Amino acid sequence: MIIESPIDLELTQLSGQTSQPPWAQDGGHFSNVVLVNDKPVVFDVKQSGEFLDFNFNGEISQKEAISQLSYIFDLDFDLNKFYNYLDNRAELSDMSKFCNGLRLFLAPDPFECIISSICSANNSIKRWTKSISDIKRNWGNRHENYYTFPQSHDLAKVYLDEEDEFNSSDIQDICNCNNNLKNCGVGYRAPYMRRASELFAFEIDIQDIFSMSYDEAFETILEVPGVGPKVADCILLYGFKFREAFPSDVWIKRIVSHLYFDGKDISVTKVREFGMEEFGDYAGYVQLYLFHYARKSGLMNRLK
DNA sequence: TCGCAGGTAGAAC
DNA sequence: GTTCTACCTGCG
Repeated sequence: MIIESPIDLELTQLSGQTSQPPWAQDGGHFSNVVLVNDKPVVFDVKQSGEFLDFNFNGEISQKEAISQLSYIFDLDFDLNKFYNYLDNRAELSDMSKFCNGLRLFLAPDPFECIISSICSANNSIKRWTKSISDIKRNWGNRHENYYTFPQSHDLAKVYLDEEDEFNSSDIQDICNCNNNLKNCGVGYRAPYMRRASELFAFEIDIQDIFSMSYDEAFETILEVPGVGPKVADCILLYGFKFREAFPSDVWIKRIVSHLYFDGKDISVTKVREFGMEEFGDYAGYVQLYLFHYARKSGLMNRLK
């Protein structure tokens, strides 16, 4: 079944967006389990021409499947209109040809996105994706060969490290303590991740964030341990589809300084304000495109 | 071997 | 209010 909306699936999957790790890849197929109305559905998607071709296995209708995939791959976003916008701006006119078909890879589970984004802070793509996969395998539910991400109340209960596990369980040898967050390679982020889980298990209703204004959502999510401005914007963009977010890290800062400020070093805070002001509802997409343009065009190497 | 990279928290200014 | 430093781990 084909959804007739242009996308480059591989580019979108492998672009390192912090919503979630890429889906399992087999040839040109990408697959994963997604909870739809709390029921597990296994999706298998592949590229077909410029469109997305999919199969699914689960108790939902075809219409619901299309709706879910359209959300995850942001297929309702008008790429051609966006390319027209890019092409009309001198600084951005190269972007569309380097990143053609790149779309947001949105998290079907905003809680997974929150934990993934906390894990991605001050980390490499390779390391945080491995950590998230470990967390899913340890505490998620298995469906076929895939694992769901644990719910907030489940992750709120896990041990932080070997010592925590040894002290709180009846394991006799600390060497056998490997059912803990630190063992997933998250390092010092373990307590942030567990406290964030507690927050969403017991204090904040995650669904409320969808109905907030961007500013209100930003302030709310900033209160979560391990979440600063960069991670907050990633969460709002990839987890809650606030396209006006402009996640600004050192790379975006370097790229924006180069393209818009004649190479003059601008603070990350200013870059974020500039991006939101300059790009409005396209801020999230411009950020995504800037990063991959810089990567692919070789600009990133020159800015190091 | 060891230095480096990368956001946040908390302390220091 | 802004700036500095420690934090953990994998990689080169």
